[in-house]
Amino acid sequence: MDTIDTELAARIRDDIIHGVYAEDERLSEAKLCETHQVSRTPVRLALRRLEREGIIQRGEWRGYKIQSPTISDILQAVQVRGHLESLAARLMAQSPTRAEHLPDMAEAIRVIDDLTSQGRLDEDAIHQMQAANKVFHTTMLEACGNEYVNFTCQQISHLPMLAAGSMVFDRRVHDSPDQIERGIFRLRIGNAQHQVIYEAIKHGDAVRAEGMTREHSHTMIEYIETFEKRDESLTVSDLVAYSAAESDLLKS
Amino acid sequence: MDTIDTELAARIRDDIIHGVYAEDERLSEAKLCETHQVSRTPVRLALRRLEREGIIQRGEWRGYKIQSPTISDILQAVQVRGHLESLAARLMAQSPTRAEHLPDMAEAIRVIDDLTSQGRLDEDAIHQMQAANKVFHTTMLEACGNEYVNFTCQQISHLPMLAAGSMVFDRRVHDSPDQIERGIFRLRIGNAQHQVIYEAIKHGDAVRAEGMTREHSHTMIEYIETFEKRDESLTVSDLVAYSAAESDLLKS
DNA sequence: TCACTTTATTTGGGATCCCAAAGTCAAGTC
DNA sequence: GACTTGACTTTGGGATCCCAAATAAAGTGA
Repeated sequence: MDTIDTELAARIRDDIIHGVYAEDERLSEAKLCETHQVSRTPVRLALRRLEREGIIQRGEWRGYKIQSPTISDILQAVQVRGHLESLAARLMAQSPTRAEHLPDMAEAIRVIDDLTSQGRLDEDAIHQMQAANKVFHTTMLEACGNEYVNFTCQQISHLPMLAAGSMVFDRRVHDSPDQIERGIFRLRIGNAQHQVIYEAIKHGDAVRAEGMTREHSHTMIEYIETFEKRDESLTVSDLVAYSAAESDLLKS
Repeated sequence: MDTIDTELAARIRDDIIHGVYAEDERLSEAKLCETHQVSRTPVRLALRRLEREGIIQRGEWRGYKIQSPTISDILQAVQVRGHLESLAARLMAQSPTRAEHLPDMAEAIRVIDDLTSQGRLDEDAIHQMQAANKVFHTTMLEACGNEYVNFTCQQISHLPMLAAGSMVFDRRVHDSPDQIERGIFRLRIGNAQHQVIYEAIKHGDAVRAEGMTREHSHTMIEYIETFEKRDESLTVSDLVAYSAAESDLLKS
């Protein structure tokens, strides 16, 4: 069953990432109990988890220091994740049972291709593409034959942008047809990379699968960096808002 | 400060890995309180951690199922770690500040070279070589410029053989000069790989650094597999005993 | 003897409390 | 005004308890 401490960890993490706390502010158990109207037991459990994730640091008898992830942290973690996914791609390409999973990946590619071909970049299209992207990436992680690749990805998936299938969208693409076209184009590039990965895996070309998966994640890193260059005061919260990862923005 | 729950998690994990519990046995908070003479609070905290590590699985209101890591799990995790280290090697090779860290790596290589040149494989020599190996690997992880490589490695370092610098030793090498020579030879091979990695990093050859680091971890995987082939009833506990990772065996 | 019901026990989630450690603040001294 | 000291407050570690949920055991009737 879902316990209070698990959900609480998610809420506190979200608050930290969205800058609810000041940089020098320290968390305390009592404060969190009051804020979230729970007792200290689930708060303690949640804080241990966040400590393990590296986004708070426990002082001795003196509350918790916040270490909110930075854009740099996210870029580094995305690089690590991409590298892990490249291992998954290589292993899947070498797997004798890979054919079983190719249809799911092919379908995901088709969904994104259909939507981008129609020039759609509305919220519903974004939602569908993100779901398809998630299927593509999680299939690879789960079908590569090494459970610890997926397990290790999960250990860092608490960070923004690190959830399976996270995609970055420039939310301003709605402003003008020119920007919409650029957004669609970028998605098509990404999906073309999906296609190459798929073909490489299908044909057992491990080197190509690995290389293109690595390139695929690098594309995301470069895109995040363009946001950063354009807006030097870009925060993680901003980036999360840009992201199509399952978020409150999408839910609203 | 060290808390009871952190140490308790380590002890329970150790007990699980060493087969103290039967396969079908379930852990309960009350039992662990009794066994370790502590209250439920630190037990609960420790169990949450072990659950996150994947070696126990929480039932709803019904104790915890043990999922002791298998040899296969370890091989998979070592592969993941090796892949992460190959990223660290590549990044370090590309880092403009890499020269600062080369002396530590060179010294580690020298220590292992000296000891193997002397044909030493006694406990003290093993201890020194393991410490040097740890320096070599942790330097690379810490100096690669991406903190999440190290962070991610740490997330799986609870598994046997996944601690930084873990080395596998065939403890029977003490039996005969022939076996000692084979053990020494294998260590020299590994250290020769260290040398290649070092040179590649020194000269900024990222591809070579990455490739050899990957090969280096593969060597360890193959070695573990030789144990497995030789002894089909090999357990994780056996493997830990073979390992030179910091363990009770070495301390005794 | 078997199926069903009832009762007892086990179990974890969470609330609450005690205690020691660390920091803050006010009062006193030089 | 600076420094010291003691009292007070804050804080987390851990112990203990209550409660609901799940399982096991005992009792009952056909």
